[in-house]
Amino acid sequence: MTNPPRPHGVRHGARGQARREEIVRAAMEVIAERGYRGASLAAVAEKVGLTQQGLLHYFPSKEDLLIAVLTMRDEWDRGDRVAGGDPMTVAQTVGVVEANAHRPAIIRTFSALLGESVTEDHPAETYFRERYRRVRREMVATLRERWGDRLPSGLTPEEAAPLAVAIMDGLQYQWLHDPESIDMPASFRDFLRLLDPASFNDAAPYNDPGAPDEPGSAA
Amino acid sequence: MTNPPRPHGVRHGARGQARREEIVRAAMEVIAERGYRGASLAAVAEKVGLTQQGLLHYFPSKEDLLIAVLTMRDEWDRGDRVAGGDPMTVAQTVGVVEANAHRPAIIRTFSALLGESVTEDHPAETYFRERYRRVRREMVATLRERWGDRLPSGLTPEEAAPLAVAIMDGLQYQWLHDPESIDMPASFRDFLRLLDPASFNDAAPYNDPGAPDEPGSAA
DNA sequence: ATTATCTATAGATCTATAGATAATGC
DNA sequence: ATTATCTATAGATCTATAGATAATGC
Repeated sequence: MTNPPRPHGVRHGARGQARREEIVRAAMEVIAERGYRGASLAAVAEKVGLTQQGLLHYFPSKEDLLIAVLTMRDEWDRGDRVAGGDPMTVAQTVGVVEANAHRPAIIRTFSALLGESVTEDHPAETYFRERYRRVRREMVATLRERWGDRLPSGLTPEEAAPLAVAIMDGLQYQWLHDPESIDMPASFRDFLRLLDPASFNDAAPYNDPGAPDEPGSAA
Repeated sequence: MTNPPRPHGVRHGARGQARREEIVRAAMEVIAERGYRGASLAAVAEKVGLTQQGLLHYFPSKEDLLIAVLTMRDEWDRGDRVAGGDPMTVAQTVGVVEANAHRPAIIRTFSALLGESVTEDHPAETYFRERYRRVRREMVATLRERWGDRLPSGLTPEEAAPLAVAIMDGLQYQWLHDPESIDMPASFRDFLRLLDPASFNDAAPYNDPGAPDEPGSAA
């Protein structure tokens, strides 16, 4: 196993790496509960059985801890995509939404961060701007791979991509506030019906009809 | 002029009412800058030339001030709707999005609050859950009024309403982070093209084609 | 030596209460 | 009398620094 890069100047062995990861997970929980500004290092420390000062040994400042949280999300994102660097298929985006519907805590963490990040000088501001650019770009590739330069509904992939991204974020807020009223995966599939109405004359589950075979995959 | 109801037990004359409104606007600015949890009463007070303790004369607690902010938004919402209680037309929803694109500070305030409100025991939690229910209900009425029980794309108004609401919220976050990259009204019109593809074979501005005559206006 | 963790503490905030004083309105 | 505003201050936090001590790893 090659050593992962060690940020922050402080060196940590395998033991320390595990501890760091434990701390990052605790931080995500506390952020889900109180947001980033509302999250105290003491609360995070308590979750992992450390004092606040003990925690600062691993992350020398609160912002360093936030950066680690965002970095962890980037790593998950990469995991979601096919290793080869191909864009996700449309069916895989549905899979992401379905997975999200089973991880409310994670969704809460990043929905809280997204909201805070529009305020002044928020340390996640740049992160979200760049993440959105990347996610829209990937969504364009996903849509173009599936439908070409013009979706059945008449939109271009460039027009539809910000809508698809907006739908995912927006549904999350409605769902977090009222899980009984909102079925995120079903609504996301409804949105896909809008992109390609002909393929869905009834509410059949989305399974990439007429798409080329998968895993080995793609046209 | 009938006296508006005076909440919070503390009485205020016309002079005091104006001061209260000034404070609420300052609070919205500070929330846009720092979120609710990050907003200090001292920062709000400074904007209106008061001490923090002077401000507490008008709003006896920070939460009371937040409630006033949310109440003000409810009043704007009511202003957006036609007096008669009819649902908004589709064209009017486009108008709301266009107006929003000119008030980034307000959008920032409520996007920050929405994000924070998914965290534990946030004082705006109930507000947003109920607001969403109402907004979805109104959107259903808007869509049904325009297209009946089945939209051209095949969705029911009940299926499309949460999507329309999600689009508005989601676009706001992308736009706040990257106004150069996102044209909110244009994207919202793109979404309407999805709801009724036949009406939009090119990217003409949305003007409710074929809609029944409207109150004062527009065929 | 390095890593992991603790106690002590400085220095900033923050909300809210208590109580004084000045100005306004019947 | 009521309203508007201030000074003083209690009581909680919070982040981060300093420096000690114990445990690990070469």
